Amino acid sequence: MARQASRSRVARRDVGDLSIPREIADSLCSCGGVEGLVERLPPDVLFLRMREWYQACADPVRLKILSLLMVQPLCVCVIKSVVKMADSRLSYHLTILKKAGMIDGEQQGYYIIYRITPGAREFMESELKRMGFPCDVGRKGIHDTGG
Amino acid sequence: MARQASRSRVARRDVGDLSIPREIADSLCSCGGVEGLVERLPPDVLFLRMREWYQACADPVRLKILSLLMVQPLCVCVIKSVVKMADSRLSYHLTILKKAGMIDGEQQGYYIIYRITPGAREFMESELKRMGFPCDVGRKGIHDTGG
DNA sequence: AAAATATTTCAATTATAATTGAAATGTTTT
DNA sequence: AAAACATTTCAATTATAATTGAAATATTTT
Repeated sequence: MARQASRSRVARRDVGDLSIPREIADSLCSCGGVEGLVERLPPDVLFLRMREWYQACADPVRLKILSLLMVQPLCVCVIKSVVKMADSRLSYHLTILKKAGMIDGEQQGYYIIYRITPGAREFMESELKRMGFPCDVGRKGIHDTGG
Repeated sequence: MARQASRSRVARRDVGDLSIPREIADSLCSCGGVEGLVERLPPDVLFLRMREWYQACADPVRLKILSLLMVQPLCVCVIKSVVKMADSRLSYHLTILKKAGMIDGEQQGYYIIYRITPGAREFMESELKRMGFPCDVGRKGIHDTGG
């Protein structure tokens, strides 16, 4: 029933009912096979939480809003004056960021002041660094254009 | 023409042609106003690049594939045996990860062996840590269920 | 060169997300 | 309590992403 390894460039080997390349099979076996692979995976619920977060980040407008709020808390009207879009559209994006737990808003009189959450700030700092952008968004007097 | 601050709970103040809460206005002024805010923002092109990355991550199947590939390089058929879906669907997700630069695939005989890129590995390690999942996916013999 | 295997590509469909403009809500001022 | 302001919500539309099954490609074996 089991297939036999042949003398081809990439010999195959059986792991469970799978016939796969030898190289892969060997290290897979020392991982406990497919079963062992699955065992060391994070639980699906974690992937769902992560996905929510990245989905919220997967939009340039929202990333810009997050960057803005790293500088300081802002009311919607100031954010709007930077991102320049219809109120309802901006509100839509703010809601998504809020639902994802990346920002929260507090009403103050007429205004709603949004601020970035600690988790989102940490994330953005780490990500901007990874992207090779000086990690000092939100710190003052660093990006002088010097012109 | 300029509005006057009133004695309400949240006094307003003019910054450019914007009338905004005092608290915000004050720190905004010391940032160079809206203009200063904009200046210390990353360039839009960065947000676009980031967005591509997060978009690729914004799916639980793809996150699972990335986690799998952190353990070791794998051919499509092994990945398939874990994620259990139609070939074409899996291929679609692999293509997205590849286009985002998170994985790459090398043909070996019958098979295409996918591996996670260094950048994606670094990202996933940092993210799994942030999510509170032990950062050792890909290291051997840690998640023994002990059963 | 035909048969077999692994994987991708394609076109059609379905599902999800984003945009838009109008109306609604909540707060403050008069 | 009406007028004014900031923001959100809603319903309709448009745009984008995911899924599906069939056909195509690439490699290997016979």
